[in-house]
This record gives sequence, C-alpha cells and structure tokens, in this order.
Amino acid sequence: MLLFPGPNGADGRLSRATVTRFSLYLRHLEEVLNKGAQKVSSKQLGEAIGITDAQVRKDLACLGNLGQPGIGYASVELIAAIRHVLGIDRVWSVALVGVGNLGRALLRYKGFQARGFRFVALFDKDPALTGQQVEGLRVRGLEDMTETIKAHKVELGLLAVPSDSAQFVADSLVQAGIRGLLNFAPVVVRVPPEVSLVAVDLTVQLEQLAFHVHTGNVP
Amino acid sequence: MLLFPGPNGADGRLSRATVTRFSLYLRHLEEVLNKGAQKVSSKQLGEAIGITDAQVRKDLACLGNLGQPGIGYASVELIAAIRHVLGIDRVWSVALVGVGNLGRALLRYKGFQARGFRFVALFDKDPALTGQQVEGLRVRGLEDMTETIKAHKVELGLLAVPSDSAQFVADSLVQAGIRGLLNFAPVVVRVPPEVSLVAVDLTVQLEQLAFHVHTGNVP
DNA sequence: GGATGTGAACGACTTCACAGCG
DNA sequence: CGCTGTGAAGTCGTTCACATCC
Repeated sequence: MLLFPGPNGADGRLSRATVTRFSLYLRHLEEVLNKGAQKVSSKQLGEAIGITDAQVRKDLACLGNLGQPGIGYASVELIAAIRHVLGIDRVWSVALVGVGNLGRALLRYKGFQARGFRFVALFDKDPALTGQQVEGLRVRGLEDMTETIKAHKVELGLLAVPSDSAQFVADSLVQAGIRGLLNFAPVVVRVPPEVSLVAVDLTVQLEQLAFHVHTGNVP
Repeated sequence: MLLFPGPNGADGRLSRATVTRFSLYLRHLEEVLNKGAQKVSSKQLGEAIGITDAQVRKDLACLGNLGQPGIGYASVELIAAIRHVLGIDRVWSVALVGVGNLGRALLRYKGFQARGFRFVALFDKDPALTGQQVEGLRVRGLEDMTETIKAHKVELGLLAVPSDSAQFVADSLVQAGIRGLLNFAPVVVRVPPEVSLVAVDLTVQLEQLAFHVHTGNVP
C-alpha cells in the first residue's frame, strides 16, 4: 500500500487546507458511522462541514480511488485512509509544558486522548507545582526535560507557558529532541526547520472575530 | 478619514490572511515601541513574524500611505491605523459560556483584557456553578442569557462548552442578539450569516502538527 | 543610498463542467 | 440516473522587480 497514492500536487504533498479538512471529514465520518451510515457521498460530507462537493472529491482523490461512482464512499474505509495519511493511525506521545489554567484544560480535553494523543510528561517551572500529581501525572521541573523526553520518547510538545518563557522553553524542547510543537503562547516562536510548529494564537483569533463583526464581512 | 483608504481588493475588503497578520504586526509594533523604536521598516517587521518584506508592504498599503520611502513606518501611527481597521480601537463586551477548565483559562488570559476585550457575563448550565463568583463575575444559568446579554449589550461570545451543547448554546446566543462567536468546541457550529463565527479547533491543530511531523513537511 | 508602493508574474487553492462508471 | 474523478477555468494570495520618493 502506498503512503500517498493520489496527487494533490502531483505527489503526496497535501496542502494545509486539505489537511485541515481531513480532520473535519474524519470527525464527521466517525459520527455518521456511529449512527450506522456505511456509505457517504461527497455532497453529504460537504454540507456537513460547509464546503462544496467538488472540494470534497478533490480532497478525497488524494487517498486513492476510494469512491464508488453512483454510490459514494465507504465510511470505514475512508476513516482508515484519512487516519493513515494524517499519521494518526498510531499513538503519539505528548508532553505538556505549563500546567496553569490552559495547560490543565488541555490535559483534560477528551478529544486528544480519543485520537491517540497520550500525555506522558508534564513540566512547569513553578516549584510549588513540581512534584504534585495532575491528572495522574507528576509535574516535573524544566531541568528534567531532556532526560524525561528522551526516556519516554516524547514526540510532540504543547507550549502553554507565558509569552516571555515561550522561546526559552521551545529551545529546551528542541534541544531535548522534540519533533513538533503546538504553541499557545501569544508570541512568534522560532524552531529549526526539522521541527514542526503549529501556533494557536487566541488573541489573533479574537481580533479576527472583532474585525468581522466590525466590518460585517463573512469570514 | 476614510475607514478603508487603501485597496487590498480594490475596496476595503481585507483577506483573512491579511487580518491575521495585522494582529501579529500590532503585537510586534507595541513591543518595539516599548523599546523606543519610533520607526520600523517592512524588512524588520517581516523578519519579526517570518514573512517577506513585500508581503508586509502589500498589507500595510491597505492602511493608506503611511510609509515614508527611505525611512519606514512610524510605529505609533501604524499601531493606531491597525487598531482602527481591526475595529479594536474600542472596548468589546464579551460573554463566556462554559466556565470549565478552558473557560477559566480564557477568563484569566491577560491578552484579551489588554486588547480591550472585557468579560461582562459568565454562563454555565451546571447548577453547582451558577451563583458562584469566578474572577469577580457571577456565573449565571443559561436561562438568564437573553436578558443579561441585552442588558449588558454583549457583542461577542466565547463558546467553551462540550461539543454536544455547542449548537444549542450558539443558537441561544444568536437568539439573544450576539454579533460574533468564538467557538472552542470541536464541532462545526452553524450561525446565520449576520453573525460572525471563528472556530478554534484544538484537535484539528494537533492533527495538523502530527501530520507535519509524520511527513516531514514544513507547514 | 534606502525604503516604499505597485503592476506583473507566479503559485496555490477552489469551482466548474463533464466524461465515465456503477 | 447518481455520483465519482479530473482537466480546465477561475479566483485568491504571494513574490518579484522596479519606478518613485525622501
């Protein structure tokens, strides 16, 4: 089986937008499969997440020829294919840095566990927190980072620390061998090219919303 | 003074990407102004947020002719212009629905207050929470929503409730006259066209990260 | 010289439209 | 007939390159 059978840019390079939609398709597919739907059409999928059916077909074409003309797509097969290209048909080990309000919210967020993301280490620089148990995990000091991350083979790191610590913590995580970072600090963080970085900037999102309300534009 | 002097699409219609970058410019500008920099060039701004100088100039051109050839842009002026087009040169009243872990994290998030977003109402359907004070605000039941939102002229709502309540709560907020929604629930929420919606989907972001690490692509 | 503003080229993503298959 | 897969067209966003101005 090929990892990337179909083209989205001649080879297996998927656009960021396509990857985002794959996550949305996946969620909807799991939902409809739970309700017993064995088959789904591009039209149904498109309506569910608010895009055109043509877009859905273009995206799904990257997965190979899974669609059956006149019928649609087999839900189970689609789910497996999407999980496979996204790389989430396995467990990912995740570390959380910053066990404050946001960090705890992320820890308790069911959606992560359900998709195979497993928290295996917590870090915080606050001495009052280190040593305590949170959600069944012991909070460690930043000085234990390299050792713990290597020992547990942690691949992804969630950065839920204040802005002024973000770059330092990111550097430490990179140093420790992390492969990807999800940054929640409202600051632009730099990582070397071999490390992936996704930023979730709440201030930016809220300002976008204010802009849209302000102007009356549809996003 | 024109609201949208320059073109980004002939009139004042700004692309989503441009609006996102405006937020990032703004943050960086406030930072450098604090350090005393009166002038900034497109090259400096671009390097700070990781894009080309041409892109910066194209964006800033939408604000009118603020740049001085050979010199750069005046920080103070740029900040005022960006805040103005984003619509954040005033206070926005915000309601939070869902006072769980994520909700409390959002409440305590300093970045919102600093930018003029003011929480004026909290709602939660948990009877154990309603009536309590959180961050100086009383938590109300969902049944008080319409009255409270109208009374406080709340314009924006943050949705930090579980997926299965998200659409219901969104409908209630719309009914109550909200103008924009920031949805954190991992589900696609529908609102009428006159209401703005921005979604922050943590599962999608984490899956994006996994994909990039998985394939070795740069985002 | 140094930096802006901008048409033109380029590239990326989306929609259209239709052939082809079940 | 219904629905997929896909070239072609269209739209949107970014980068280039250079005239222009301080």
